Amino acid sequence: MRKLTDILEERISAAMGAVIGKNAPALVRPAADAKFGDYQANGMMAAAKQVKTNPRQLAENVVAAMEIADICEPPEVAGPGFINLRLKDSFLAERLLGIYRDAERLGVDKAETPKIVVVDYSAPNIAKQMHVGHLRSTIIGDCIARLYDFAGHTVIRQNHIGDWGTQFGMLIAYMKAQYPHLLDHPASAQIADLEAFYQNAKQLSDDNESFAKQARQEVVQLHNHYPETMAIWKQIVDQSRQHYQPIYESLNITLTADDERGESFYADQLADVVAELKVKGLAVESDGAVCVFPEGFKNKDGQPLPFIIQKSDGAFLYATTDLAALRFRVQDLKAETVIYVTDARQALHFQMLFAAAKMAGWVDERITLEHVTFGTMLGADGKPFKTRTGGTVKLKDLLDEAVERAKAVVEEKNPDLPAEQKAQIARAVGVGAVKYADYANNRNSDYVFSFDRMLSLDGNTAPYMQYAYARIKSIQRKAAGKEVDIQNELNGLSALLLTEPAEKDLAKLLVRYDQAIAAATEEYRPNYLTSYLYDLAQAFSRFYTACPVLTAQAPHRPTRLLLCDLTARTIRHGLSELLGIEVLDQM
RNA sequence: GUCCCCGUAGCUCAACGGAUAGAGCGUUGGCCUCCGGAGCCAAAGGUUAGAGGUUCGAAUCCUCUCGGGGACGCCA
Repeated sequence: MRKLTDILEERISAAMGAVIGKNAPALVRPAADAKFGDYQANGMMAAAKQVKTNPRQLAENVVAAMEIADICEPPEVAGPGFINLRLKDSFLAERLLGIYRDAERLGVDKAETPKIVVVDYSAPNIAKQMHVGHLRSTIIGDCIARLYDFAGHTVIRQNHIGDWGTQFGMLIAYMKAQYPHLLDHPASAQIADLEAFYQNAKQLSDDNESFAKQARQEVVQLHNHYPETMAIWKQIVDQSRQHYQPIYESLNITLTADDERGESFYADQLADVVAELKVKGLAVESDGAVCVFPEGFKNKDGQPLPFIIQKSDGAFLYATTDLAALRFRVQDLKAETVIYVTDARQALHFQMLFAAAKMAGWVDERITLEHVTFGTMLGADGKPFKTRTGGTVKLKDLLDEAVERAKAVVEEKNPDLPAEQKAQIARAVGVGAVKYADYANNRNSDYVFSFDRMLSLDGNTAPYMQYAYARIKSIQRKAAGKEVDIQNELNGLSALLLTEPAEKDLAKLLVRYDQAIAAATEEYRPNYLTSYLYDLAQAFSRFYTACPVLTAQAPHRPTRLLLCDLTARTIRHGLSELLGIEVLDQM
């Protein structure tokens, strides 16, 4: 189904064209306040200014000229020249039935021009535990990937894992020492504690010169692809994956091992990247390092700022790897849009990366490059989120605690459920709360992390959303006991009876799901989606309080059953498909 | 020093250039013979850090000031 705002925009703009003799946007938006109706057209004031006429008069003329009687009640002109639109009950009903029939997509159209979209997110470091610093990239990136998937684009997820570099020398040397029979019995190696493994290797490397020397040799052998060294390296990567893949699973993240394209993948392309940039005259030597100087960037002395792609000792850097990756994504993956989800501190790096890639001619104006940034997670003290002792908070510990706290709540509210079900609810609520709290914030703001708030049963939280869903499911379960056959009442339903304000408010939100998704997708802003879902859940709660469903009189009941069904499906879709947060039939 | 992000109710946060800036928490007061009260209704609470400017219209765009965070040559 076409987006309602698009239809209204088109109809009103056409009328404006007829009245003023030139094109001007109608600027249709959901109404700022219910008393102004359901939608409003804001474009009259600007258009009137342009053609030097009275905006209210223009609005009146446009209202007279536009044809929307099939959608809206007679429009009203208000204030300085707003056109206020109120949906007809008949249109609303038709729209709801259309959404009901479109079980797959809930009436949300795909993008008109599907594109190949690369989304680069998560990027954990091999041989280190995932910590809270990885959380936002992982979940925001995953939501963006899901949104683009749903819009019908070809999404290529890229997990740019940190699986290469000099630190692997000491890791490989340490692995050899720990598991001397590794090559004969690869399965014998099990790194129980990644963090300890890394720390021990580093300690040894710092303290023991002969070990450090061996580590440096391993780096050389790694770069030269010695089979034995490569085998051990692969073991370390595989072992690390055993630690982070379960975290993706518990977070309900769509990344798989197939999406991994780490730094190692580009290792052999780096020399060529530098060579190509040199040949093109873009890379020059400066203080012994090879640099690109993109236009418009200055350092603290006002001198051109270098984008260093090769150190004076000959080693490559992450700038080089990122250039290789970008070239690969455009030339081999045929990406038309590349989205990087990393924290805001890397903004300058990506600006320079994009500029350099454009200078090299790898990226032209048909290709969209986006750096989707986000702020820092803060503790209750307003400082970056740390453990009490000042250490980094491991993601696993964070999620465990959230689930633990959720479990206590379930235990209190619903002690009689089977233990296994309580555990499952606790997982869905705990992990959902962590994710939802992140999504609900404007990603650019720093935000204060609080278990108490995110697990609160009131307010814009995962538990509130999950509760709204569970209540609908409860109604549907109870239907059978009251001899209400939902399928029978909904099948072949061809008209609705929307009488109560709470019914109409809920209906009007249900037909706006597409608009919320579009806004979230265009701006890479999951909080537009959570905010819509919260409005929807609230509207449902009001409806639930005001309008009995199962005991309603015959002409009302099918409509209310439909509203319940669509609300449940919309919440389920938004939460589960787009945000990766589980819904529960009972909690 | 230059650049980037942020500054909105007591607290945590919304607001896709539009009308009287919205939620939740907290505070105060209502609502359970009825589908899950993990709910609903209502009240109080604001010079959108400040000053200019652009615009028919600014929390939003521009300039400056103040405050917080961050980036700025061989880490990622």
